[in-house]
Amino acid sequence: MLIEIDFNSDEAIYVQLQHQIIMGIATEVLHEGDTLPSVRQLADTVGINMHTVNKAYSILKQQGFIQLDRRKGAVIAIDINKIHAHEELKRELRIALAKGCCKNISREEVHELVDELFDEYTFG
Amino acid sequence: MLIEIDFNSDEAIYVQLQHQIIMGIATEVLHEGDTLPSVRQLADTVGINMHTVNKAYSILKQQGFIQLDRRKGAVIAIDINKIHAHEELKRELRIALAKGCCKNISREEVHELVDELFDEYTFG
DNA sequence: TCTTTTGTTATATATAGGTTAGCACACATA
DNA sequence: TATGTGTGCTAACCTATATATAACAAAAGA
Repeated sequence: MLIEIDFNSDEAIYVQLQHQIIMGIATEVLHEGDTLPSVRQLADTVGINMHTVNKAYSILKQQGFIQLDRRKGAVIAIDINKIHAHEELKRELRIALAKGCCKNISREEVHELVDELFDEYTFG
Repeated sequence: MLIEIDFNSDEAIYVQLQHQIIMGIATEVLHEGDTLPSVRQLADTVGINMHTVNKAYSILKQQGFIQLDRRKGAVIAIDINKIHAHEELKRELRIALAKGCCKNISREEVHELVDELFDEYTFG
């Protein structure tokens, strides 16, 4: 899987890594059991420090998207804690939708947007 | 409008201020034309520095939620740039929904969540 | 066995962001 | 005139981010 970092972005590098890997899983470019490059390999190919990759991997592990194995490296392994995920999504949506609501974005427009985004993901 | 800051939160104080004011507008606690406390007043009542409040106000002004007037203070004045707001919402939703999608949260569940959140806002 | 690679941990350094403080200015209001 | 306003500036402090370098134990392969 191709990973690209925008060094001019205001998003931290380790956050960009997280997002791209999560998008890879959602769009089924990455499947359960697939392996990601080792922290050193990915750091080399992308041109960043090992610890930055390690930080991204550690958070993805803690969030239940991958498992880290000294033998196999980083393996996609989704641990589904639906209650927690639902609460987190609600928390993230609350302020985003409020902002849109202030800007006169209607409930229907948001529903269309959700459908449009879900169509980007191959499962769901 | 009552503003409360969680000093133990990992969210920056000026971000908490932004969010609470935006939520105030969305829930119609704050209306167009209402005035917010001056940077010094709000800083005093909340117990934070003037510049922290000023940073929150400046960003809210730049995002088109308030206008700053030396005479009247900070006034709720929503500048609706719907195209920009739509793009921003889409950008914010993309990663949040992808994360939920990986956790087996269905399209229907997201629609329900959107309705649930929109019901919190009195207009929309 | 020996070597290499793995994730992990530790320390040090440099840069950027967040928060506070104090000061100053131009303007508005009373 | 006196006070409060937004705004700008500098300085200090702490944390977060990213880098560099080094070392470790566990596992893999030769």
